[in-house]
Amino acid sequence: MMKSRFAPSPTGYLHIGGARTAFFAWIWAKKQHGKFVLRIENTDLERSTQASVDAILQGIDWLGLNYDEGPLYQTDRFNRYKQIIQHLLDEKKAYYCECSKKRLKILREKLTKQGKKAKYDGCCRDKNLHNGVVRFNNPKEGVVVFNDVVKGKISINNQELDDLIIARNDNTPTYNLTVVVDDHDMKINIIIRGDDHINNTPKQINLYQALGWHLPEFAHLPMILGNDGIRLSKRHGAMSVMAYRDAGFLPEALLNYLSRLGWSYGNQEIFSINEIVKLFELKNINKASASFNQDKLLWFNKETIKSSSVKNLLSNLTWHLQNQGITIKDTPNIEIVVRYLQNRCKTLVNMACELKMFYQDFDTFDEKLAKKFFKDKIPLKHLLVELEMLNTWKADNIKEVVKQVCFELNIGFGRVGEPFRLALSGDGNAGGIDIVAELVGKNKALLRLKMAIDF
RNA sequence: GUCGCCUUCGUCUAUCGGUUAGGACACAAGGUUUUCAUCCUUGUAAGAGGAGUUCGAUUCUCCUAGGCGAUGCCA
Repeated sequence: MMKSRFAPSPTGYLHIGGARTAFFAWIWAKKQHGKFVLRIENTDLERSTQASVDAILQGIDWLGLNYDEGPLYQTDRFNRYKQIIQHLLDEKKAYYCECSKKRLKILREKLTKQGKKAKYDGCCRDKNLHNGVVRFNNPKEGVVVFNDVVKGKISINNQELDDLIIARNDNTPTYNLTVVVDDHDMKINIIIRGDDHINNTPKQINLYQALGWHLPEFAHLPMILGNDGIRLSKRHGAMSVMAYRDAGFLPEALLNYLSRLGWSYGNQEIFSINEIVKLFELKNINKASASFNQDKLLWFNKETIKSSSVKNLLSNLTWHLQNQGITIKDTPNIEIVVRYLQNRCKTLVNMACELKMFYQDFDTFDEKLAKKFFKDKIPLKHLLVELEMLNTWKADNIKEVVKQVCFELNIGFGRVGEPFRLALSGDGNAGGIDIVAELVGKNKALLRLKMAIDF
């Protein structure tokens, strides 16, 4: 059984980079018919918060990345870590260290000054102490080599590695220890994570070996950089995935875009989630980091909206309608309106805005446009008279009436159509007037025409 | 500083030694259209630099430069 995991630390919301990592791990599990585990890495009691846990869960949920196990919390497993740490101590594969932070700081500075790798000097290694932090007794010689699924062969000399701390002064375990224990205990056999973890991997491999455990596979994903070329992180320019919902993006569009940051399948750009799962290969992931580009994401969103089912749009639209305080009525039929709007809206925020005119009345017109289009009221007056007499309120018939007015006044379509559009919409932001007028309905259309004439 | 990873149009990418280096976003020009938007057509634009291997290198090797990451009692 293949098993992957996403293991965020709850020190902030779920951002774009984390979302892509989660997505790729999720895809791989789906593709292999394996399991996807969500684990919250909250051993740093000072920085972890429940609010962050909630935010991450909300983000994962909105993206639709369902997990088969979890959320598992590391804080629930402290006894297990303690047991492993004791085991390592007993085996002399770990030792207590009482060096002060001050001494360590001075040591680091000294080594850096000498142009050497800043690492612990092993001062307490053979002192047989019983207090302080616990350090892993990392092998002093040899090379750690592993075959990364996306990066290929990576090797790091053990001399570069530190006797890393695996338990803090207060006995709480640290990241490198807990990851290894958890991934082993949870039977994770492929670790998909950001390549900022490459440097941790040899340390973890040494821990696996010290514990006599089988190694999982490693797949390190390239980072996502911001427009400025600097890595996207909580501290730098990374938007919460929920901010993308708020901005009117569809989760499938975000995911499609994220998949294309690093992964490719020939020249294809647009994929359904199922297609990605079917076609995805870790081997086809680029090794280099990618820059996040808002414009392209917007294009994906536009395309996704266009090809989305009305049902899906509607369910994603609900939040936006509430957010903008729009109440849908029975007429016009919301499905028809959405079907009409889906070809012209790039975001759901945009769609909700354009949807307003069909369900909500207004009492004024866009000043600038009114000045331009309501200057001459004659076309509107003619329109009103003709439309009042129109019995069959259908787009085709309405169009005929507009044409008729143009003919009567001997003016172009635009001279009638533009004022009409502004009269109907209030802000001039609408598509073809015939279909819009039909959807708005005869009563309201005539009312708005009168309002425009009096404006 | 040290170590690791990376390097094709502005951006995302294709290319599994031989291509007029392809596609997408953005941008520009033109067209359709009743504003906006959509849509269609066309165009501008790339292998970091230097050695080597080879009949031939974007592709393989090395060096340099640049970028990113790590160097935490963060993850």
